Amino acid sequence: MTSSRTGAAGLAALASLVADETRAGFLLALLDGRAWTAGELARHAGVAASTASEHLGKLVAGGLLAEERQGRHRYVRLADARVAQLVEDLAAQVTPSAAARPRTLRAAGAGSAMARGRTCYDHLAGRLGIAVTDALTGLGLLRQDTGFALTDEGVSWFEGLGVPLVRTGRRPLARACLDWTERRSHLAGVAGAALCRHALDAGWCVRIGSERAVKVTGRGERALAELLGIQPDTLR
Amino acid sequence: MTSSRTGAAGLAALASLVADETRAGFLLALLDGRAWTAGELARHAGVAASTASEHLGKLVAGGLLAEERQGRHRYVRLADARVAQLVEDLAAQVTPSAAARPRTLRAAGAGSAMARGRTCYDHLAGRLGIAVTDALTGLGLLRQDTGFALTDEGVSWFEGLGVPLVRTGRRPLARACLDWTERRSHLAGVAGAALCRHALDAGWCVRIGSERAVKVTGRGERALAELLGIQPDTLR
DNA sequence: CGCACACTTCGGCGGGCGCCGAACTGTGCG
DNA sequence: CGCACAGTTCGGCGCCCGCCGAAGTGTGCG
Repeated sequence: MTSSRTGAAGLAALASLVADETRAGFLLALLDGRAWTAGELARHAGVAASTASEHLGKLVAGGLLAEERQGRHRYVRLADARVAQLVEDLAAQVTPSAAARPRTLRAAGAGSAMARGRTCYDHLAGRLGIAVTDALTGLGLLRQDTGFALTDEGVSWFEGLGVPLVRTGRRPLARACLDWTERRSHLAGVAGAALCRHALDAGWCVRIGSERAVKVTGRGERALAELLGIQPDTLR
Repeated sequence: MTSSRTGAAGLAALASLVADETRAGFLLALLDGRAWTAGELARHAGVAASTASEHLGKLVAGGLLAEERQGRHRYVRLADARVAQLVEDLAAQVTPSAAARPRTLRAAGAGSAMARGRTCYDHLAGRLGIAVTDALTGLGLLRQDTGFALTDEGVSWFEGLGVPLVRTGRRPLARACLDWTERRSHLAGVAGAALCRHALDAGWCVRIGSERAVKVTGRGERALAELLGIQPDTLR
């Protein structure tokens, strides 16, 4: 009983960090995988700098964020891929109900860039992420029927792309991440991150503004069609 | 911005449900996969019945719990496997730090039954869960090197056991679930649930008390040794 | 029926927490 | 230097929320 009590206290403490709208907004913003300054986050959330500072202190103390001080700036980012996954999972749990379709076309337009393509911390999501995942599966590079794992051919494919996959720590080579716009799993893990990095490096897609949305370039359309047989229409 | 705001509000609202120690205790208790009455949970958490009632109302309204009324009893259970996974993931995130080893031998003894073997909602965890997962992997029935998926031989093995695996909805056949005592992944998903159910049905293990802990029986030791080559010592 | 019991509703209390502005620290720049 | 600016600390305000006990509802049982 005592041990379950302390377990409950810890669980509640962790959830408390996310249970505030301002802090939740910070975490969602940081899902782009980059480091933000305290001031940027404060403006993004519409709170005073002092308020943001206190929130960041809690999130760092709670192990959800990592910080890096540079001069008079305090940069923060999600602590690691595991925290990012947790935030994604929580967000995915919410949106099914909050997925109430936007009423106005304007609002629909605002969300549709995110729906077309975005990053999930360090891998691709949205229609773009799903298209890539489906293509890999169709080509026999990824198995989804009995779990979620690359095939040996899949590992070779990444090597052929010039992006060898190296396991780091406990992170799996391939992992399923639930997509909150498509309601299906897309590729995460080491392979998902490697592919996303390569896509950005090679100019297959570029970030839009300061949000998580990405846009597929003409070069990207050609590369995805050639390498994975993805029809450009799929991505629009 | 507006859309990210509402996303943050939803995320915070979900986390708020878990951010209370009493409600967190309910969720952890319900991780045994069974239905509890409101009164049982109230006593378990040490709060008044009226307090528990209010908490249950929120958890049900938030979609985390499903309820079933029978006469004057209100039975609640976790809404589905997805919620169970979320709670497990959150709990796993906490315990690495809270894994501070218990000081007294008495406390160590209390926790060790859970560490030896327990259920995680509907599949096996603890040393028992890890041993089974490792054995399946060693026999080539489960692949963990490139993700987490059963092999074709693995699917056949379950059929041979008399437990055919049927996919229901989106739930994957095999999924990795992070074990908070062993700090490694064990088998979850349809296969994990089927194996756990079979283990309980066939008397390989029995539940201890009203908690999640399970104990491997003599019959279970023989079956696990014969079918998977698991040494009984591994489980003690 | 009428009692026992599980659960719910309500009012009220108290503590915790998020918010801000003002004052302070520390960094960069001219 | 001295100013501008990022971030922090602090005090105080107000609200939200979890808690309880008392009263109310509905079910089962003798």
